[in-house]
Amino acid sequence: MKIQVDGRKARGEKRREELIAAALRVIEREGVAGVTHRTVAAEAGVPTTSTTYHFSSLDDLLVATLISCARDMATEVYWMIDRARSRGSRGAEEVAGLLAEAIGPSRGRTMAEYELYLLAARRPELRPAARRWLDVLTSMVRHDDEVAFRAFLAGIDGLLIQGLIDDEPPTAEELRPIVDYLLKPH
Amino acid sequence: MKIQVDGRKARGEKRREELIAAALRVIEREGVAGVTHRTVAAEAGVPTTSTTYHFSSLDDLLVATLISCARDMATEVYWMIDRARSRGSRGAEEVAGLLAEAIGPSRGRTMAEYELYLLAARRPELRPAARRWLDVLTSMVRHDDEVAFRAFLAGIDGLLIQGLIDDEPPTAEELRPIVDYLLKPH
DNA sequence: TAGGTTATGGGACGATCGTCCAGATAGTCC
DNA sequence: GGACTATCTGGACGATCGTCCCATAACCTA
Repeated sequence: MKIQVDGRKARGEKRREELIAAALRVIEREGVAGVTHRTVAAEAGVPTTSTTYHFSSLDDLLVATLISCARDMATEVYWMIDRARSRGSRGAEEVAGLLAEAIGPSRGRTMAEYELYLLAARRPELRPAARRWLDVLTSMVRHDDEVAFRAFLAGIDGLLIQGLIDDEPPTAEELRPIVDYLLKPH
Repeated sequence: MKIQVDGRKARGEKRREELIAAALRVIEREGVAGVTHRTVAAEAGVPTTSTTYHFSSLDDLLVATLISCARDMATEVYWMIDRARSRGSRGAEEVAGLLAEAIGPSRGRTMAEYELYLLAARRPELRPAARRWLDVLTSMVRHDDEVAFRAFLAGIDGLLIQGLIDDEPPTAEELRPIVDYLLKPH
């Protein structure tokens, strides 16, 4: 394992990440249907052929983008739990806040996440990436009641996706009692 | 309101419905990305221009198809509730069975339903159609505890979409305790 | 400095796309 | 039967697509 020193490769890797970031912006704005070599390149402000050089195919770019998006979301979940723990909280408030953020300011990113879900439904190789944030929650949270935990996880996904098709997305305050209900031991 | 007698219009309406059915099969097999005038026409065994005649645009065809699919699903939910009532059941078994069917044999249709969800997330005019089965449940079921009901609805959606990205989709027996948990008053 | 390697970018190719058009066909109404 | 209307269909147009090719520039190694 050698540390990255080659300036060419360094620039290349940087552009590759810029292309992924640009592709994510395109997905947030127009959905996966709007992702083409040209739209992504234009979004990144680079020539069209740049995307074909750094990704062996358009599908490669799409998959890399969605996986990157999922990783970021899993990281957020990780820190949310960490934050809840440091406060000694049971997490309901943190979860409700994260949900409100996901269907509000980060709405585009959340839609991208569910585009990944749908892609993963048809392509098994994408499923580990799609389940990533679920795995993070599962591994970090102690759950003695398996059924209650499964219900909680399902509830989170349902609140998110239903929040995306609501005309007026619920706020953290409105979500709070439902999350509380899902977390309450019974 | 006049009864349909014109043979031409009758044939036209029939073909229109055949095109919607063909489009749904294409969506089930390849997703919305696979829907083009030509693929749908080929699936229906009609010339390409037939789709452009009966639908003012490809988007029209796509929307009509997804709305039709959502209506069918809402109807299924309706009869599920009716079935549960006639048995005097609280519905857990019926719900679990419907979920298992949705992520098993009717997997393609369920994926189509969530493609509609994603489209509706970006286009408000599609949201009523996407929420249709939610509305059926809401209007038919008596729910004294609003929070519990919201949690139940979210749980259903979560179980469905997570079932789509499971490597081995859960069976009705495995879903049953979770549905039970979500329905249990507490 | 010479030679090899990697990234960049302009241009082009064939394929496929949505949509339109004009003629043909079939059903309706007087 | 003739005028009218709705449906059907083959063919075509321009636009856009993914991808490839090749010359150039930047960088590293020896």
